[in-house]
Amino acid sequence: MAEKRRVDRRIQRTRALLRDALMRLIVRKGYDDITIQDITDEANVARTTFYLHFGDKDELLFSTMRDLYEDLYAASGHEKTSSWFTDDIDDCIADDFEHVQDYSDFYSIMLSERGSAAFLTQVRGYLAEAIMGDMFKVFAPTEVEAKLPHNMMAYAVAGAQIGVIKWWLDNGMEQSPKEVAFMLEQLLKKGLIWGLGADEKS
Amino acid sequence: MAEKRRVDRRIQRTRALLRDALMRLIVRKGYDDITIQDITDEANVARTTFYLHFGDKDELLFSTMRDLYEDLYAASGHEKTSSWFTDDIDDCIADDFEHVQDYSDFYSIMLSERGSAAFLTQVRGYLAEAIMGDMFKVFAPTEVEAKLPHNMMAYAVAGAQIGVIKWWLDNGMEQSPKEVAFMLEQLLKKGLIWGLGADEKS
DNA sequence: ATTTTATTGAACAGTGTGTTGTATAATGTG
DNA sequence: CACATTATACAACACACTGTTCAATAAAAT
Repeated sequence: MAEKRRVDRRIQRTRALLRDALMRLIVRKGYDDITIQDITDEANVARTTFYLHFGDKDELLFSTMRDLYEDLYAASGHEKTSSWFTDDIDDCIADDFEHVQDYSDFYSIMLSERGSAAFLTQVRGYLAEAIMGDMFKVFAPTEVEAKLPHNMMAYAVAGAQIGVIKWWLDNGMEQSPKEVAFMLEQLLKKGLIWGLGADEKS
Repeated sequence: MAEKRRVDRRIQRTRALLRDALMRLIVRKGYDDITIQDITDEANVARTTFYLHFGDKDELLFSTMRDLYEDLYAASGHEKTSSWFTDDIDDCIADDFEHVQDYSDFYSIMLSERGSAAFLTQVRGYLAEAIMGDMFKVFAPTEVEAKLPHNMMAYAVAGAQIGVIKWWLDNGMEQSPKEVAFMLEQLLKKGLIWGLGADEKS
């Protein structure tokens, strides 16, 4: 372990300041309206310093997203056994919704008209990839039987999940993460199983 | 009919020029990178003139979207009988996919990281509303039996549809509009019928 | 303790913004 | 057709943000 050379403390500190400043500003005024001046002012950092670390606002956003999803991945744990295709499916998705709940201010803006297209595209891609992984984990050798392309189903499910997150956030998050996860699962599972050709086995 | 007072030809012409310029520029360089200067240059219109009609880039985009969806609505026709909950469901959705095909250059960019968050949010909202309309049209008085909130299902379906459009565009549109529509239908219909509590009737 | 390097603050030209005022030209109307 | 209306063009403006350079300073690594 610890193969990477340790990163200068000043770098870590500056990047963290910029990341936190960005997230505060997103909630306060939406992504588009944020200038690099805003970020460096909010972070109490010289504007020149920003350019030592990131080329533009989007680069900082992507870096921020990586931090955020390392968090999520660490929390939900490597030893995750649940997935879209096991009986405890809702445990798996519930982790996602809990994460959204933790950062609900952030996601409320980022999934609104004041958010970022790049962000949405990245998130959809992440989700779709994860869902594809689940599909192959469970039905690895059964590709031939599938009635719909794995890719297509993954994007549909990812889109649906984002749609439900949007609905949940816009309607006061009246359900618990587990409940929304269960609702999403109920709506999609039958179609998914069919699409995978898994209803004909077992 | 013809109740509205006719709009000055110059206004119609200018707005059309700006709209077309915007759509060309979106394909050429993505939404974010477009400046108002770009638009007016491309449209051969004075920059001051832009501000006579729109407050900012987003206003022009929204106006452009209205034009676009008037088009779609006119094409698919008022007398549309098919919907998400009739047997010819795929006719209904196929219209959407045909529209996407007609403007595939435009949508390829707008649904990518070079698109616009406001656009995506609007489209999802439109779709969800239309889907809700379909649900109430067919199962008007059965709200009580529904196992999932209509709102929630509408947003899930809208998200899934956008996800599939994204997948379709990114993978060379190898299927016909009707085929993709049918695929999406197959994936979602069972869950939807169940969610509406409609599987217990009939 | 010394070297290395991240940060600062000032300055710079370049670009886009949103607005104002006057002149011009196209349009609608009687 | 002639007239009044009004949309557009053009130039000029102050303002804000950008992205870069440079010398000076401060902090970290070793």
